Amino acid sequence: MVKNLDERKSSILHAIIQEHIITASPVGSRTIAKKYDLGVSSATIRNEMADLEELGYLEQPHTSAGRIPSDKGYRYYVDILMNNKGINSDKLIKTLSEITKAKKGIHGIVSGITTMLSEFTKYATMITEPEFKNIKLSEVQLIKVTNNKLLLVMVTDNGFVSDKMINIQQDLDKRKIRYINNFLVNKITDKNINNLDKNYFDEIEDELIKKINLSQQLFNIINKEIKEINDPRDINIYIGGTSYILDQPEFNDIEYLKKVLNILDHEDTLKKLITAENNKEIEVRIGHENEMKEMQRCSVVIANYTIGDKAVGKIGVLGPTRMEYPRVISTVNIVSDILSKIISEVNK
Amino acid sequence: MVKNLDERKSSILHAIIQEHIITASPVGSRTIAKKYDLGVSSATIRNEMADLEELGYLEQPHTSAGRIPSDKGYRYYVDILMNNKGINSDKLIKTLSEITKAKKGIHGIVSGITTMLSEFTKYATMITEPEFKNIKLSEVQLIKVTNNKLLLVMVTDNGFVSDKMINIQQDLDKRKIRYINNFLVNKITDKNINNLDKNYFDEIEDELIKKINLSQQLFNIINKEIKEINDPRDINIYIGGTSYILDQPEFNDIEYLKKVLNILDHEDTLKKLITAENNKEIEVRIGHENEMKEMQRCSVVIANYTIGDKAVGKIGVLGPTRMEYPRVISTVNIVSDILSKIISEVNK
DNA sequence: TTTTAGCACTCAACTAAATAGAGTGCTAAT
DNA sequence: ATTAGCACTCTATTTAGTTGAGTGCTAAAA
Repeated sequence: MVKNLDERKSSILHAIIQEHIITASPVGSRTIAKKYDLGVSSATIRNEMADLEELGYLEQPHTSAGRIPSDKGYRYYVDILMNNKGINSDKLIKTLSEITKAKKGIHGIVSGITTMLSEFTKYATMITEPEFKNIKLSEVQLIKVTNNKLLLVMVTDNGFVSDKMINIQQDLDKRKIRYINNFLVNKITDKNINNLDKNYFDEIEDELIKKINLSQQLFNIINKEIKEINDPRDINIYIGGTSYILDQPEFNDIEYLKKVLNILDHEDTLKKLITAENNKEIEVRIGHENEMKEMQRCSVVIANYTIGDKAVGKIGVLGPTRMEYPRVISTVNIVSDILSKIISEVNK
Repeated sequence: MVKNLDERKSSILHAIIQEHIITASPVGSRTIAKKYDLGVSSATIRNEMADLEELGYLEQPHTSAGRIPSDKGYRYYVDILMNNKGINSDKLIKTLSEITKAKKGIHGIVSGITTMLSEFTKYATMITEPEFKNIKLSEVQLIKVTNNKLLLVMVTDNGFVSDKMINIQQDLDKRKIRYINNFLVNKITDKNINNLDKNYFDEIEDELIKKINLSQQLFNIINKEIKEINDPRDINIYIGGTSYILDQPEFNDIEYLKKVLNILDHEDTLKKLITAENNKEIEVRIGHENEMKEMQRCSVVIANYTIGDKAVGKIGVLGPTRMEYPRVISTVNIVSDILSKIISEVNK
């Protein structure tokens, strides 16, 4: 779809975008002629700019202003022009490994990395907690805590631990609990969690009730708990660096700023924003490529982080379309790699 | 310290503050004379306003403007004048109980209530997760997951569950693990968690090593995990409704807005902001009563929520000093009551 | 003595006009 | 095909002028 531009147009477009990313203002032909050594005069650049505008790569806020890149222009920049040389990753990697050491648990790690990512990119960042699919239970333990309280602990084969306090009316002695526990281990571990549905529980419950006296309540709770292990709605999103948004002049418009912050405020819209295909390593959504119209003056860079080759979570950076793509993309790449490693490690 | 004002000054101050809370603009004597039926002319009000300014309850942005309340004025309003009649709490209570039913776990409940509180108050809100002090371990379980992985589950006497995957190099058979487990149950349950320090662990470890062969690693991890149960730094803070901040004209100044959002962005400053005495039911910090100077154009309403009579977490609402104190205070009161009940319930 | 009408004065906020300057598009020369 | 030159455009900034809400003070009335 995107036709390649000839070399001179490319250089000029490249120069305009780089200049605009720095200054956040419309860029004029004279600036390009002076600052970038393209070997042609401002008049020539002027003609080329008119062409680039006609082709849709540039826009003119008004007749007597310079040009700014269009979404199409940025897209061309990201896909073709952009210098993909990474940032200096040493410091980033060092800082990340420090966080990982200091924090405990998935919550701590993910929230720490979210903050760190925003401090490195200077944009708002979002990271979802890892989500596990097609998993099996590897361990089930029913522990008596008090006379009418049981603790149910379930461990998935990728190391996720779920625990739930259960209040029981029925008085279950330790022997009975052990019996139920063994029964559960046989029936629900090592099976794909998706198959452990209401029907299956009804079945095995009948089976158990034939053998020992038991109120229904317990199995309902276990069933519900397993559903929740499997429920993507419960995935937390961490968000960091919202105050960096204000550094960008495109958000000086308070009304617009409010719309954007409002999206970040609500889990549902935030999840929609950070949606991306699982099989892509990194996805850059520029301006109107975003579904939500409030986001169409923004760009989002989203990467998956993985366990093995399965995507388990998303890393996102949100900024104006005039974003420093090369820096953000390489940072996001590094962070998603490291997070993949960390989560895989925790999961071992 | 605060001397009571005579009745007329009180009414005038009351009227000015109410008017200012609505309009967000300086209030003039004529407005008060017309809108509030105080039975005196604007000239009299003018004289009284000059007095109130001299006494420090009002300020004048510039000579030819009306008056705005000072922090001292708001303080007088909150302590003495304010009509404390609550909001209509039915809808609030209903919504809260719905959240509680729909959400699982402390994370879900606290984050849901944070969002709800911001939607009811229309200000930014913060709620800390419950923090448990002076607790005992009521249950310890060491579960073999795979050959070189143990799951350590500890339950505190108030129902908090901690779990930790432990990678072990040493090969421990089930019997040994059961032995260690029993040993631990004897040594660390039913003891104040504060006493389970490094020294104590070194001691009991020596004792155990005399009986069975064991690498040090395991006890270090348990020790660390217990420290973390006890570590207030790990308490999460949930924050909601940041976009409501932009509704307030006092935050139209982008520079100031950035400072405030920056505080909300960082856990450390956020925790500092929401610090309040445990023994007070509700604390209102007006303008300069806030320690952080970036917050001195804001007010914060903070309540404790409790288990029994022990404060375990904070609920905070952040707005401009021109905050709708009566509405916020009564909402916060209700929410903290309900959250206390919910957390106590979860904890039973 | 207290209250109030009346009036001159103040000052931010708004409006309109003037000006500057960055940038374009076109033309004609190279 | 490129470029110097120039008229033209349009925003942004500055400046001056105007408005109006509100005050403080004074003198008369209650």
